[in-house]
Amino acid sequence: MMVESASETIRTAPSNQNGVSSLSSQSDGGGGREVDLLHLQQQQALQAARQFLLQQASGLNSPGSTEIKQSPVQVPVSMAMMSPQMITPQQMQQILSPPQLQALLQQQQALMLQQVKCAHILTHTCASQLGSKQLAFQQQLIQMQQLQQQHILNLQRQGLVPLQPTATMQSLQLIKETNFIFCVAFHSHEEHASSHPLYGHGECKWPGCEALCEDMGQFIKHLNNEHALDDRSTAQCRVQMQVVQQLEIQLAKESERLQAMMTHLHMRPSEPKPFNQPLNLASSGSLLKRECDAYPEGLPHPPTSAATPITPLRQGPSVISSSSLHTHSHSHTHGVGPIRRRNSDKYCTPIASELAQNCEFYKNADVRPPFTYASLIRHAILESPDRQLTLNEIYNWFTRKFAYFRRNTATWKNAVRHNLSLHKCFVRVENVKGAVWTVDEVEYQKRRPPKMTGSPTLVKNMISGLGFGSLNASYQAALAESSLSLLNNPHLMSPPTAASLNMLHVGHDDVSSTVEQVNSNGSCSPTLSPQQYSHAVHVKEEPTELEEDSRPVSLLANVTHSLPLPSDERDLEEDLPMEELE
DNA sequence: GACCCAGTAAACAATC
DNA sequence: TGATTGTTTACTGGGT
Repeated sequence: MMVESASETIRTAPSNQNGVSSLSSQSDGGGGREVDLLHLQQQQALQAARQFLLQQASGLNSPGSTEIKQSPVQVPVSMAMMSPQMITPQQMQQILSPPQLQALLQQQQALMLQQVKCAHILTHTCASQLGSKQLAFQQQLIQMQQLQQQHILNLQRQGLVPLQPTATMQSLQLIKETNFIFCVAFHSHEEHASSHPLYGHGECKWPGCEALCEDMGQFIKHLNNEHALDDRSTAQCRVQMQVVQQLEIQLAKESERLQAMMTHLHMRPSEPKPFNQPLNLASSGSLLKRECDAYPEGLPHPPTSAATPITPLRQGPSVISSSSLHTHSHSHTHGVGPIRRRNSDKYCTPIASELAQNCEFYKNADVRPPFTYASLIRHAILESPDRQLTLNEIYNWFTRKFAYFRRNTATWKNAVRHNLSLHKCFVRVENVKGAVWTVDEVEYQKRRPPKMTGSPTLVKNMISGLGFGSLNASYQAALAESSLSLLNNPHLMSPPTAASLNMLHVGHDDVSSTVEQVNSNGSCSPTLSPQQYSHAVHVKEEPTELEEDSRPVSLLANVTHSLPLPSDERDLEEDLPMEELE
């Protein structure tokens, strides 16, 4: 936009024919590239200015002056970019006729405005990524612009050019803003001086380079030597811009498609579309919750997180969202792809909150839930009043909760059975009604990676891994609020019993961990634990476990529910009442 | 590339 | 006898 208009201005310059300006117009990111291009433009403009001055000095000014007066555009734009450090006002007055001077200065002002705006945008978007060299250059650019501004003001004071208060003030204001932003960005850059977007894992990330650099100093040296401003680098930069542009076009298309898909899934065909605006997680979490709750029964609504990618912002896509609508490539036979992958399962999916917020959506839309079978089974079992289900009841839960599981029954039922047998955390218990399945929470926790205990870095990484890094503060606050509200709600929380402690025990990644003590009525479940059905006859044989613990697994489960936990583990719990699922 | 984990498919046995 | 349940193995693919 600004950049483009600036480049349009530059296009009027007769000397600008190497496509640099068009490059500039294409760019919208990558501060380093932009600065390099500006540098190119500047050098080019200065070169043209020198030629122009030579022409003027060689006596061409008198016949051509009328043309220049009639068409200010014919004043080379490069002239407008000339640094006052190079040409004094007195020299200008000697060289140019007053109309030429006036036209030149007007153009200079306009261009400067564009430049300042451009620099303004660049500092906004890319300053933190700029290398120190580029930052220095940009500062020089702004300095130069300030001098230009001063120069214009001098000329105006001398009555050489008419005053243009609006443009002048605008320029000054922008200069001020840019300087401020620059200062912030510069300091920010200093803080992150140890990193560079073109440097990672000990090698140069310049396209096609991959040169090994032991440290940042070596990399900087390499960068300056191998990727200095030359034709090759410029060409590579241009290619990269094309790549980025293509990706952005692709992203826009995909986002549009996603929006259309979501819009389609949100509503009944016969109804007017209530979701003509993409949901945005920039809205508060509580709002999202209200939106979820506000959906009429039977009317599917999208996963709140799934709406995230719709926004064209550069937010990190929500893991949940991407996986929610993700059909796996290796679902080769029956179209039943893996629900989700390990990472998202173990770190990223608060299943209870996701289900709570999107229950209607999953119930009605044929969208694969972004959870593993194990977590779903566990959730189903823990959601039940007795925290035990027969296989058939688990099946029913799947089909009841997810439209997706109303087809390909053989496949996913086999997977359910497979998971029940495979994972030690699922304990088969035979009671008078027959065999039921329960969850051994200890085993379930075992199969998870180390929790966020101790290391703040780890905690931070985990949170960012949750995709919450892409959420705004209000949403995170709302999540925290929902947790607190549950923990503080006497109706939802029992006194610190073993059960309630267990609520604090669970990993953050799967909020269903927190619901096992809360029955479907939304209150803390007074029901018996699986081990309280202690008349279990059959326990799944687990020789290895017995070797480890010398105790039956099923008897181990509830005993350890009351184990004390590091406080750190409790901090990140996300607790949602079970009623949200209904 | 090794390893782990999750999903899928399938064979098989036990049980209903 | 067929369906269901439960176990196990093998394979594939993604992620680390």
